[in-house]
Amino acid sequence: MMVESASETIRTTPSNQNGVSSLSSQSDGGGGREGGSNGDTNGEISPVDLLHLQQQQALQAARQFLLQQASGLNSPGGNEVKQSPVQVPVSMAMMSPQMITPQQMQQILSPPQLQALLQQQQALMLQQVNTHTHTHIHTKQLGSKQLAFQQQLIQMQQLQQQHILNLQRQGLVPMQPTATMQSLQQAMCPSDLQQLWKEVSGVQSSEEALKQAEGLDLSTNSSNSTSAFPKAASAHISLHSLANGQSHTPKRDRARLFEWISSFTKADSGDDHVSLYPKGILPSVSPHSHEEHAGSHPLYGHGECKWPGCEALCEDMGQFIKHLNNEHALDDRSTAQCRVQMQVVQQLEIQLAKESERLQAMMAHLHMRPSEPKPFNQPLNLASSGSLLKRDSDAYPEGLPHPPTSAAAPITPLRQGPSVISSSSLHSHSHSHTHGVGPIRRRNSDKYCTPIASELAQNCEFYKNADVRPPFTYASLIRHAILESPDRQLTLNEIYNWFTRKFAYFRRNTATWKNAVRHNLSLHKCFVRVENVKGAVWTVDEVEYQKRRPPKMTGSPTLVKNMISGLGFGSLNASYQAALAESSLSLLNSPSLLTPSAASLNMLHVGHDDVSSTVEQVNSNGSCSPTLSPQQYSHQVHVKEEPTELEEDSRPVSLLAGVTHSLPLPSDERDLEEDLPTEELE
DNA sequence: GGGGTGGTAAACACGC
DNA sequence: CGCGTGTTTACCACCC
Repeated sequence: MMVESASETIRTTPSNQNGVSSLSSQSDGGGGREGGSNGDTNGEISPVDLLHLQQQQALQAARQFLLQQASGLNSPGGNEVKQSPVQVPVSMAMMSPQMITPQQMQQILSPPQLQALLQQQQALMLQQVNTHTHTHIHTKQLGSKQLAFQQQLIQMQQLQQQHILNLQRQGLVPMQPTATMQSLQQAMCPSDLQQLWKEVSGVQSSEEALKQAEGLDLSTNSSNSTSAFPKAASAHISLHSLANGQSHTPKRDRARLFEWISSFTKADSGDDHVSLYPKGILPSVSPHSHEEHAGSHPLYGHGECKWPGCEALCEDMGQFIKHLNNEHALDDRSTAQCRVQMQVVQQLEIQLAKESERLQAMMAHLHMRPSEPKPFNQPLNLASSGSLLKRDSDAYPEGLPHPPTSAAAPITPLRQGPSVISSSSLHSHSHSHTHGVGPIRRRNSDKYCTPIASELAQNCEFYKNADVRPPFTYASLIRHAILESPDRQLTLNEIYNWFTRKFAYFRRNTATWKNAVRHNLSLHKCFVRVENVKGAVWTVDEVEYQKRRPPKMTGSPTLVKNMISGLGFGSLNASYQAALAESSLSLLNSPSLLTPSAASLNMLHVGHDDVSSTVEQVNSNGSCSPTLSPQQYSHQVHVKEEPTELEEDSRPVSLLAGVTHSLPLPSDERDLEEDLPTEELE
């Protein structure tokens, strides 16, 4: 393209180096700080709404995890896995406006923190919503639509999360031992679940338990009779038997209970405890799950038993196992609890399907590409089709920014593969399958609009623990790894280590991806090999990297802009709005919006990744993001033979100062600006 | 259909 | 010779 001037030798100060961790800490801190004080929500939003939103918030994470885990369950071995790679939900932040990353929720934050964070964020969101409705009348119509849309998305997320959490409880979905219980409680919000479980444990009548179990998620949808799930009979029976079972379970019911329980397959995970897995949903025997089972247990975390309603303290795994075998053996109560859990899951699935439908209708109405109603299948049905999402983007018009990822999730035909909700699928025309292996394919998102930095940061913990393929290209990952390093240079081995350290997925199939890494390093001009004292290191030529990017972004910022303006950023100029588009979601989550005083904090947190990706703002057509700071460039162009050009962008950051503080604009996100009036090219 | 891009596989070279 | 590192080619798939 026409950006060929000459401006190499841009020496940079390897100053930054705390990317992912800092970002994750951001949300972490934010969540913990703001704590449950969400009383500042104005009167327009009822507590019920808050509660509801909170639940929705939680669900999102659940769904992703669920889908991933579910797909994982279907792929027993490494080789199989290879054919059914799980494309991950890329940016939770992008997926939906008010989204919290699952990782953060479930892994980073402690249960209380999660609770607090959820509340706070919901409050924040609502506040923004109100702001929107009050101050931006010009976008009212679209805004309201979008608001409804967002809420729908959130609702979907909620369902998903609840679903996953429930699965985890059942032991169907192995996961980090922490926060499962609490997360679930959050998802169910008003501690319904906990109470339910206690009741199920024998304190209360089954009728009540049933009522609660059903009421949990059906509250928003009264008509679930159309559900594809034959919830009725067995479920009800189970609950009834459950109720009676505690004190005086009729023989018949007891028999039923055991019959039911026998429908499960006992899976010995290696420990001496017995895990129950529904037939056909046996836990993956991949090395990963084994590892997890070796040192942890889905029902054990934070030193206590996570069995629904239990919370017994166990000093160590051994004690827990003992406890599990003693207290939660295969008996009436445990069986009943499992049934209840099943019921809950089913209900959630039902509602998820419904909400999915609704969402689709909404999207169609909003002129997003009318796609055929694709019923949301059970996540567990995710068969390793071997192909990733196929052109998820098809569901969305080119001109419109893809709706929050989570939204698409339900819409995405699961039959297409485990990748399901990969956010990449949404806002990126994710490359679907390649050889059945879920390539990182995240082409567009990666190149045009997806902030790998922010996404990685936000989902750091997630990728670290979930054996899912990161939806980033190798090139972007390599680049990120290098830029994240103190010296902005890494040896091949260090890159390898980064991959394995950051992504559980890369802890296996090493031959494949390592080869890919080497291939990418050699192939892409943006990676420069530099002879070092201790050997060769790889650096990133940002200019070259940027060159790969098309001058324009995919999708029009229109919708996004509206969304943003609706959120109170209408005063920002178009480019800023566009830039914020992607981050609008995380934005909403940002405590700084709620408490401007915390803005600076945010800034700090965002710091690194922002910096590392700052460069991404410079693209071939020379458009630069206002937030870009030249000094932040750290590529070593000097190594490159061809004179690369780097548009000087001395634009004062102050321009964005106010915004920037509250709006972490991870590099890639700013790609959105590329299309916008940013006539500060030289 | 072609070009660009990305992922995977594989062959090969080179140095330790 | 084996291994790690790099390079290169080929093939496939997707998007524009």
